[in-house]
Amino acid sequence: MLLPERTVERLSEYRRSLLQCLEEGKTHIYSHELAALHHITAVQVRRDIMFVGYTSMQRKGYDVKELVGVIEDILDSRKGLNVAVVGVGNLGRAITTYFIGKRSKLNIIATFDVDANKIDRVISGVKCYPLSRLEEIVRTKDISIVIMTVPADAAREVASQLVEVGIRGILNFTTVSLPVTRDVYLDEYDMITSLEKVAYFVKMSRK
Amino acid sequence: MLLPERTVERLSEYRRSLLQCLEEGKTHIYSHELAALHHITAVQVRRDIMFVGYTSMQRKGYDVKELVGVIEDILDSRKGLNVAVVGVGNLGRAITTYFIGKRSKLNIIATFDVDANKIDRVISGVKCYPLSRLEEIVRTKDISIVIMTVPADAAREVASQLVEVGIRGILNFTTVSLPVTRDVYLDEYDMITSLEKVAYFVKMSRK
DNA sequence: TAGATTGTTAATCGATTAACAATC
DNA sequence: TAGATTGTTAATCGATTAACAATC
Repeated sequence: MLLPERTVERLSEYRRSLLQCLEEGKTHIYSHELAALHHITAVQVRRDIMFVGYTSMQRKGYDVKELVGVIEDILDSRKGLNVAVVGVGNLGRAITTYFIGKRSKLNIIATFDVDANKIDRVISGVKCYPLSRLEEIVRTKDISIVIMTVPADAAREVASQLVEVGIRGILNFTTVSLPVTRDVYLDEYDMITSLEKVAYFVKMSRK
Repeated sequence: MLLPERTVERLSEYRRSLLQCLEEGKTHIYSHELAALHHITAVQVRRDIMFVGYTSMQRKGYDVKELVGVIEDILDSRKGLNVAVVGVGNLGRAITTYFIGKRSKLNIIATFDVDANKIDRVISGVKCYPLSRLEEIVRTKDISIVIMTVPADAAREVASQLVEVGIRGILNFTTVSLPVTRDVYLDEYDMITSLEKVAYFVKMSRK
């Protein structure tokens, strides 16, 4: 009933490619074409599409518009979900601006910080609130997801506040692994670790 | 001989926690303590440490300083590696500033862009060069790793240039999957996909 | 010693890939 | 039809977890 994580990720990526295809007037696409765009195998694409329960016009490839439709049914919520960015440093600001430019069913509608200079400032059309008003704003604005970009030493404390006020999903960009209860979905991304991993494999391939 | 990817990632994370321990004057640490900091199991920690070939003083936990040492031997290169950021938009600037503040064996020493207004500007002490001088700068400054933050429609073109001039590792933040030859190590991170994944699991858990 | 901890092999789990019958 | 493509089961691969003997 719940799709595998990797499949969910790829569906998100397929959708973007498919929307691009639509813009270019391409109405059908073969599994091997979609695979090539993402540098994976055609089998993987077909398996993912099997999971979503869509079947193609055999032999003519997948109907791009229909496929986008079924992916939307799976990934999107009817009314969309509201998102907040907590921690308005360089990274928080950049990420806010970045997301605002992009997809629509996930609406960044607030940011939070503790710095008095940032409160009430507007970034890419999104207002910054004091962290002390977290509970109130989350409730009144029906925010369910948070993107965390606070400094490492504040991460654990802020995370427990987020759980307390009922946040359901966290995308964590801090360098600290967060302790959250099991009913909160957590995705952690550590760019320093990613860069160190690249460096390791570069170093090892030099031989 | 080559460590598993996930182990490399965790070693990078362990190191950060261990350095923190050192600052706090903690000289030894048990596998279950390190595990708790990262919300994984003690077995996993021990298995990772087995991979690096370090053995503890039995019963007293791991010597923090020694363990940091062996992790450094594995992850770091003697002289460090030089890194460039290609694409100086909001995200590129924020990431540059973010990294500059952090670890030292990976030196961000140049940024590149095509926008004439950005050329010769200095961000967090790092100068911006025109993309047309890529080959020259990569050679003279011995750059082996690139962080890519260019717009999606430029991504493939820029990637092939990077491969041509001999870049060995790419951390790709664009929304486009890059075609690279097999001797270039590629790590792709798509924050929109990450956020959509969080949204999917939040949506599904509401039931 | 008894209890706690480590190091390591075997079992399990999740995800990818191979194989192939069915379809147009 | 023959060739290309899809949908799906079985096999493989990589990573995690369970089990447990060895150590202090």
